[in-house]
Amino acid sequence: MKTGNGKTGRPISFDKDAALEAAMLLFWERGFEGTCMTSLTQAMGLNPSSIYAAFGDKHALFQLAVKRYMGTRAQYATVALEEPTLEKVVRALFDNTVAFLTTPGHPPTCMTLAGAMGGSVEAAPARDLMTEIRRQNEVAMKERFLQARKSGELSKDVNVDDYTRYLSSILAGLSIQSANGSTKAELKRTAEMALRHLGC
Amino acid sequence: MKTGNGKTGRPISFDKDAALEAAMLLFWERGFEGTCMTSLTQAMGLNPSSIYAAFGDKHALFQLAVKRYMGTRAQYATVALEEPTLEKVVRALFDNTVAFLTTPGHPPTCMTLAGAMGGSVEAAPARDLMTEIRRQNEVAMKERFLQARKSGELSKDVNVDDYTRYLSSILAGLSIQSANGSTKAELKRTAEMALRHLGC
DNA sequence: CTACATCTGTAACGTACGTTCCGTATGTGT
DNA sequence: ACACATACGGAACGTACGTTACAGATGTAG
Repeated sequence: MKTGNGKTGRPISFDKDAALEAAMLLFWERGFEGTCMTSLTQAMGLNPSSIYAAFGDKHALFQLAVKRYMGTRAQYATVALEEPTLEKVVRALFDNTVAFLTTPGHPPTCMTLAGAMGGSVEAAPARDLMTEIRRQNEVAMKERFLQARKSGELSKDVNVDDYTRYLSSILAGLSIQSANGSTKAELKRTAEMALRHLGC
Repeated sequence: MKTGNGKTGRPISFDKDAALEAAMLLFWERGFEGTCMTSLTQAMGLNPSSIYAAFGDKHALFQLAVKRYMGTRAQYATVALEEPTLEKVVRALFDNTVAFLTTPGHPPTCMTLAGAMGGSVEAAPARDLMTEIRRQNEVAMKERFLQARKSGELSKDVNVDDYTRYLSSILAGLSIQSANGSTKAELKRTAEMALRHLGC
């Protein structure tokens, strides 16, 4: 359970980051319940004992994989919110999302959607984690929009909660479109139509 | 495998429709892979042999459950497309979707989204079926919009494929919102904001 | 009433799951 | 060099999965 403190004993013989990356990609593709430990051992190139010693059980490994996903691949959303103006923020949200969804080398949809919608009671913790992350993403968007409201970029007539949910919906919808097999060009045109209707 | 022709032998002793309805609700909530046969036997009130004799294996049962879902609960979409004018069609799509998602007695999201995103290779047929249904829904929408284009209700400047994907995205996004735990009032306001931006 | 066809209930099948055990290998501290 | 601490590799664990086998129940046809 507790991996070594690095002071004594035999040191780890594998790249922990690379192993976690492999686990993340597999969870991303198949979701928590669709990914079995046997597949993980193969993808990570490790024996079960090494995985359990380094990362804990399947639930803990999933959490770590999701954390890694949020800290790396999913940063496009955080980055978009740092744009200086509201219009640039919204444009970046759509552009980055389309770029993200169509990046080769990983599944064509959000891990938070493919990872655990539905599932048995055993998978409930994973599903709840995905839901919480989706809600946290909305909170981050809302805070940026509140800032735009204060700076006068977003009209006071607009309900910020509604605006946030609306944008979040379209972005989630793009991810579903991508999962359906839409091409990069199609996603781009869909995003452009959304931007046009948003007045950007 | 093949259930009786009704002429001879012991007749079935249960309500086939009610059993399939129970199976559909369970698949809807937990997805294909998250639903085990043991849970199905309990929810349907049947023994394994009765299920296999009446509906076939798990994959076949899932297909029948999805078919039932499309023919009953998911009819709100088909109905919306039958509205006389484009504006009424679009309004009905959003209103019916919100009403559907917030109807008590079933999970707060689309079966086609919760049923099988991701999953192991074993669940691939179920996932492909869900994807195909989502695409068929878009085809039905597109045909209705093409009709509106011919009647002059939809500007010829609008690319019908893009318009369809855009609306489909927002509607899918609403389903994700609902899965996130949004209330009926919140979904309504989100839908209204979408309609406003669409110029309806 | 008898022969036959089908459904029902239970137990069992083989497999795959997540997880743990344990003998061995490989490092550090003295 | 030696004791110790940890990691590795692989086999094994108990459980749950989807599915099937089979004996008994219950109907229809003649």
